[in-house]
Amino acid sequence: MTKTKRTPVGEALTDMVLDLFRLNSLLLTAGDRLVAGLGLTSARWQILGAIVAAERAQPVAWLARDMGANRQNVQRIINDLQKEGLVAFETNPHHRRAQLVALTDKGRRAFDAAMRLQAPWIDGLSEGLSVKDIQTMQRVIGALRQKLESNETIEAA
Amino acid sequence: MTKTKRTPVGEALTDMVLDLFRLNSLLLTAGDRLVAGLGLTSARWQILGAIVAAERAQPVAWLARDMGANRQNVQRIINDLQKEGLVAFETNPHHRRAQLVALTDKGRRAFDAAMRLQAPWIDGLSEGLSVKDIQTMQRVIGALRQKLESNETIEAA
DNA sequence: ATCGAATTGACAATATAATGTCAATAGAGT
DNA sequence: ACTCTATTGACATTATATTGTCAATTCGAT
Repeated sequence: MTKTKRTPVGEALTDMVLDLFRLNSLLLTAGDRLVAGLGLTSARWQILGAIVAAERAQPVAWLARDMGANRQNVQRIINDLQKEGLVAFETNPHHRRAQLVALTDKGRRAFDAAMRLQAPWIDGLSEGLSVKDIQTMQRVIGALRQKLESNETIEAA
Repeated sequence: MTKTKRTPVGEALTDMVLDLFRLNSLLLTAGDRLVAGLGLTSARWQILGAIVAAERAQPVAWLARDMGANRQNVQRIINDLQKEGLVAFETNPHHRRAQLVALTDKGRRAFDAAMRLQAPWIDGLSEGLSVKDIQTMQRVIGALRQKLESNETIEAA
């Protein structure tokens, strides 16, 4: 049959990961719906968030690395955002080609508006959950991320 | 600033979700690498899994619904899998057009091989984690899924 | 200064995913 | 039998994401 021997934790983790994929996709589509009216998508929102989180303007490639996303896709979306005036490029004193990406006022407003929509939505979603459980979950996620990020190239050989 | 009022649980959940996105993408790429040698991808693997889980042959649209994925994409991948002989279509006694999808021996072998690769990999990944924490996480995921799935169309109006 | 490795943006090519439309079909209700 | 509605597969179109290549540039080592 499909049974292969696994440790008990391995079993539990296997089951959990499958559920996690579903949750991830549900969250993304919910996010898309939430901010669609602002001309945003989950992907665009996430990139605006990365720019905000950075606090200092960064080149595209750095943002992409911070997000664990691929460079070219972030570049494409940021180019779109720039055409729509949500972000602007600033000249980089340290690098002639790698321009710095900064939020425009319009971009900041769009991001703030998204966060204002997010607040009641996430509050509703969190009803009935305990902070403690969520933090446990976050701790597990963190541990898994760390392992996966360090193993990065192990199987690639 | 970016601060908008949220409940404490809402705060925690917000942070957690961001980490979760990263973990999801790390798991997918790790999965791709893991089964690449078998001619599989994470997406193909997941679909084979859905077919196995169903136990009875089902039409494509049902599999897609079970997976929470969109119909056409599942159709495309299943067509690919069929061309490569991993799945086969069976005539559906109840519906002339909606053929049933079943694993071929080759498909079963590929899936089993994937699961054999998965076992040591997931065991390694789970080292140092507690079954209890993982189950807590799975419980939270389940609660969130349920909310998101029931709200499905609330914002869509 | 000069070399070489690494990073970057641009672009092309491809792969993957999503959306909309259509006719065929099936099943429920009458 | 008949009609109405929902589901299905097929197809076309568009959107999104990935991969590879290139020359320009930066930076570290020497």
